[in-house]
This record gives sequence, C-alpha cells and structure tokens, in this order.
Amino acid sequence: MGLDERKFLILQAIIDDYITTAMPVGSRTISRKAGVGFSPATIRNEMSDLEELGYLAQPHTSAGRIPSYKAYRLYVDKLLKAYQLSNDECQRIAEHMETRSRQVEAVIRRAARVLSDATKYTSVVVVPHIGSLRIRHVQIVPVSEGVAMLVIVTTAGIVKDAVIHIPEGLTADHLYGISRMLTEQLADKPIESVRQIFAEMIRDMGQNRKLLADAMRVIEENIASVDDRDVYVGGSANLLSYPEYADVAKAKNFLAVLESREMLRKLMGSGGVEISIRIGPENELPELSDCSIVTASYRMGDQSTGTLGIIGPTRMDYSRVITVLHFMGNAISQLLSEK
Amino acid sequence: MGLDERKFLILQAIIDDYITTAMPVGSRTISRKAGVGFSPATIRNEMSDLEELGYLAQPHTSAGRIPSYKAYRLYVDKLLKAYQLSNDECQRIAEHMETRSRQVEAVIRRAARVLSDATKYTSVVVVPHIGSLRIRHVQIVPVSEGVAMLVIVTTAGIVKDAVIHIPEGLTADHLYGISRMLTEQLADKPIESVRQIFAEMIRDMGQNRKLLADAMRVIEENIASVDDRDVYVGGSANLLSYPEYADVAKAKNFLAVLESREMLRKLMGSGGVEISIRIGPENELPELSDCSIVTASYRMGDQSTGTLGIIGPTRMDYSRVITVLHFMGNAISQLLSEK
DNA sequence: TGTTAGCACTCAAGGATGGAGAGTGCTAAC
DNA sequence: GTTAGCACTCTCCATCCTTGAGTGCTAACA
Repeated sequence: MGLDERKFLILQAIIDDYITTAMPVGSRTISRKAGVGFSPATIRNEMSDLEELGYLAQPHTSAGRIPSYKAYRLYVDKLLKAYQLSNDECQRIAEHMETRSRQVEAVIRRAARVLSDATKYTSVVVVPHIGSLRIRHVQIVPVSEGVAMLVIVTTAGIVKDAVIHIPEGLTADHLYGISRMLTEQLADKPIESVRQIFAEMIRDMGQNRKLLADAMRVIEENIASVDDRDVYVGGSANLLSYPEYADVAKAKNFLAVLESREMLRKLMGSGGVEISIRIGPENELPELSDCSIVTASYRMGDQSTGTLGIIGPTRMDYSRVITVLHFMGNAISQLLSEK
Repeated sequence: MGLDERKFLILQAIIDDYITTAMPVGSRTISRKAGVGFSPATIRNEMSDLEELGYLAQPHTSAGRIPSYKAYRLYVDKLLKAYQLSNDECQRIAEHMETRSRQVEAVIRRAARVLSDATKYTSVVVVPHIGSLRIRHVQIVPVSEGVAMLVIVTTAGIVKDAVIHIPEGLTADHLYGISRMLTEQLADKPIESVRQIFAEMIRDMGQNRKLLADAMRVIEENIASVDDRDVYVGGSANLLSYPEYADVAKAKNFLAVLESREMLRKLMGSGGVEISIRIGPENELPELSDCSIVTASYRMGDQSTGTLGIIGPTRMDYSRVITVLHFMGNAISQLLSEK
C-alpha cells in the first residue's frame, strides 16, 4: 500500500489543521476543507490506511487523528523543495533588525529577539566559532601583580579577553613590547593557527629570551579559553503559550535545557547544512522529544559561520519558520559582513 | 489593640508554616507546634485579632489563615536584626564558587548559578557600573574602512568594546598613535571623568590637529555606549516548582520580566543598602506583586559595587535567603578584589 | 470498484450531586 | 483569661449522567 496523491493531500490537510489547532483532526473537518472533494466516510477510510502506515495516531477511539513523527518528516521533506521567502513581512523584519551598532554581540542579541518575536517560538543564536577569524590586534594589559588581561581583536569586530597569570619579573613595558611583537606576528592569521606560529617563534628565539618564551606559553594556553561560549536565547517564555506546555513540569524541564548553554550549543550543531530540521525523537534529549529544532546558518566575515535556530513544538509552522530563518540568516550575514 | 508577645509568636509560627507548606494555616496546626502552649480555641481568638489588625487573611471561611504583605514586612524587619551566617553550608557554597578563572564575567555567571542552586529561587546578578572603574588601557583597532573597535581595559579586569566609525583619512598608524596617547592621558582615571579630560585635551590642542580632535569626539560619544548592560540570571525555571506558579500564564509573565534585562536592572537597584528587601506590592511591577526581591551588594576593586539578588515568592525563606546573599556577597567581593 | 449514507458504538469533557474533612465562630463552662 | 463543645461553612473529590464529536462497519449507489 503506497502513498498516492490523495493520501498525501489528506495527510497534508490533517497536518495543516493540527498545526493551527493542536487538536485531533476528524474526518468531517477535512472533508469540509477546500480542495478536498470527498465525504467524511471516504476520508475515514483513507485515514485508517494512513494510520496503518504509521503516519497518523489516535489518542483514543472516537477522537480524531494526530500526525506522527513520520508524518512530519514526510511533510517537511516534501515541503523543503518548495519554500520561498515571504515578501511583505521581510520588510517588517528588516526594520526591526535595523540597529546603529554593527557590534557583533548587539546584532546577534537583536536577531534572537526578532526571531522569537516573528515566529512566537523560542530562538537560539550561536556566535560563530572564532577559530577561523583573523587576528587584528593583540594586547596584554597588566591589571595587578602577576595578573594581566589578554585582549584579542579579530576581524568582524569581535573582541575576546581572558585573564592570564604572567611570569614574575615582567614589567608593563615588557608586556607592551610583547603585545607589539605579537600583533606584528599574528596580524591577519586565523586564531586556530596561533599555536603553530608560537611554536615556530619560540624555536627561532635566542635562549636568552626565556622570559618571552614563558609569556608566550602562558598566552598560548589561554588562547583556547578565548573561545566562543556565546549562545543567545530569545523568547524562552514563548513556548509556554502552547497547550503542549500547559503542564508546568514539562515547561520547567524545557527551561532547564535552555539554561544549559553547553547543551544548547550541542543541539544547534547544524553540520553545515543550509537548513537542518530535527523533529521530535530525532533530538537526542528526551526533554525535547516533542519539540522540533530548525536551524539555519549565517556567515560572518569571510568564512566563519554561526547558527540560528528555532525550537518549537513538533507541530510548529515549519513553512513559516523555514522562511523566516532563511531570511534572517541572510540578513545577519549581510549586517556582519558589511564593509 | 497592640501586638503583644503572644500575638507575635503566633504570627511567626503561622508565617513559618506557610513558608514551607504554601497552604492556609489552621489553629490546630499552630497549637500543636512546640513552643506554643495554647489550645486551638485560644489561637483562633488571637488569629481573629491578627486578621483585624491586617496581618492575616482568609481565602474563604473555614479555610486557615495566610499571612498578608504587612505580616511579612513585620516578620522581616524583626528578623533582620538577628540573621547570621550558616556555618557548614558556607563551605559547600565556597567550593562551588571555586573557579580557576578570575575573569569577572566567569565569576558573576558562576555566582548566579550557585545562588539559584543554593536557594532554589531565581537569582539575578548585576555587574557593577563601570563608570567608577579606572582605565588601564585604551586601544583603537581598525577593522574595516571607516570602522574600528574601541577597546577599553579597566581595573578589575573588565574589558569593554564598542564599534566606532572613524573619520576618513585616519590610517592605522594614526589610530595606534591616538591609542598610545589616550592610554597615557587616561591611565588611572575613572571612566566617568573621560568626558572632562577630553574636553581639556581638545582645548589644549593646536588647531592643526583637527583630525585628532574629530577622532576623540567620536570616541567620547561612544564611551557612553561602553556601559554595563550585563545582567545574569540563574535558575529562571526554579520558580515554576512552586504552587504559586502552577498557573502557566503567571509563569509566562514572570519569565517575560526576566527576559527584559533593562527591567531587571531597574528592579535590582538596591540603593546602596547592604540588604534590601522588597515584598510583593513594594515592587513596582504588577507581574511581581506576589514576588519578593531580596538584594545585597558586592564590591569590585576599590569602590564600584554590584548587586546580587534573589526573586522568589513572597512566602520565601527570607532567613535563609538573607544568609546566603550575605555570604555570597562577601565571597564575590573577595574573588573580584583578590590581588 | 470506488464512493457515500446510515447507524451503532466509544470515549472524553463538562455539569450536577453528595459526602468527607478541615477549619471557623460562638457560647458556655472552668 | 482559657478551653471544650458544637453548629456551620466551604473546598475538595469521587461519582454519575449527559452531550457531542468522531469512528468503524455495512449496505446501497454510480
């Protein structure tokens, strides 16, 4: 028993209805829809088939049907080929994204809010891995005895800082000298190649420059900690509006996931695909087994990419979400790469 | 009709009970408590008086009594004189606060989490106003045509950055020169005095240094935006465990407040008092009319102070919260001022 | 052979009913 | 001033019943 044109039509109608109402869909409802010219009885027969095929489920006898995970997957796969940008709403979103500051953090933060406002779901935006960004400037500023700030300015205007402990005997002048040298040596190099460059530099240095080599080792150790722990969440309360989260315990679990930034970062890993959709059980976390996560990516500067995503109920409005994500991905890319 | 010893004893017993159970307290319950040697009937008479005085309320006839806002206020005022640090738990908290990094952000973030874990309420930690911090280093790094990053390193290891638009015709060398000059002139000056120092510098400069004056004006304009928008929240989901928030709509309102950082910052304004307690209707926001906010302050470096606070139901365990806040305030102060 | 009308059946949701239990207020006795 | 006793009130919970939505099956129809 395959999935002919009519079955697909009915399935799609059921999903569409369920997405907006969150209530089991009955045969009469579908029968009344425009574009479906069959009586409830016929629909019932088809629904029965669809259930047997695993696309529909029944909460109990005499309730309507609800789409299964398998149905969403089919729906989304078919849908993906056809999505396109909405036209008038783009402008509205673009307006909201308008901000004087081109500061990365500001843009990202704003994007998270706009995303959640536009979709009414929860949004997550992950700052690009900075490893591939190029270094513009390195500065070590003494703060107190034995402690200094390591500041790295990269392309795309990202500033990263870390506290480092510096070897005894280094004066402020030493540190400035080191900063100048580091900036010269590292300018225009990607952060991930620092380690290697350092190794070469230390090798080439005279043995009498022991102090310098020490300092560089300390810095190198801290380069790793100068990484991107930035995950921004927007509209964390939005999901509570949906009947799926009428149960407070469930809502609590969900919010706990949002608070663990490491977890979120993992969940958002899109694997470089343009649009990635993970439906319900496709997520590793059991807390999110009735959520779907849709992610897209944006570019910052030349090649580093970040991720933006939406977390919503499995019955989310995929079509709209995909559209918005696609549009926002482009918008962010443009803002962050603007010269 | 005053509030004699016995009335206060009974009131305190009622509040204590209500704090743990969240259920209206009956006369029998109080009568059974150790330290109260009266029959339920006597308690009832006293309760009736207390209700008339405005300290208790009755959800409906034949329900027990619940404390009013006025009762909490009295309770807290009396209590405040007597609070003291717990002893064994301090160690546990201190352990959790242990972190290699002395980076301000890391310490604050950790503090928010520890606070919410220790109290089971929602915690908010506000980074000190950086206006009074002293400048260590100023650097302007060109990022692209007409755009540069302004980076300011202050005492206490806080790094602030902003995107600035620079006048045409300034080369990278110019910017480095300016950076050096600015660092020389501004070192050890508090950020809030920058404006005045700039005014003097520009006045003293020869007319031929127009470019420099322009650049400085741009920087001055951006100093304001290099301010502290950092508010960290911990355990936002914690409050959902309490029956007060069994209603999802209420929970949603609460979470929305947490998302508006500007709002939070305002709410946390402690006014410099060591411990500030705002109970229910004392908060401006109607969404928080059945919440209490307890805040304490911590010091960073020499004189700038930040705020840490707990948001919980009005029936929160004030005694414990005050204790924990007091302890944490000291712990953070110590970590951030450590040499 | 596919489609449809008719009908009996099922089940959840919602409203009414009726104890059970907790708690109060009042009165009278100690 | 304190307490026992008692009638009274009100919520909570379980039970029962009705209603309505929806199904599955069968038989008739094109």
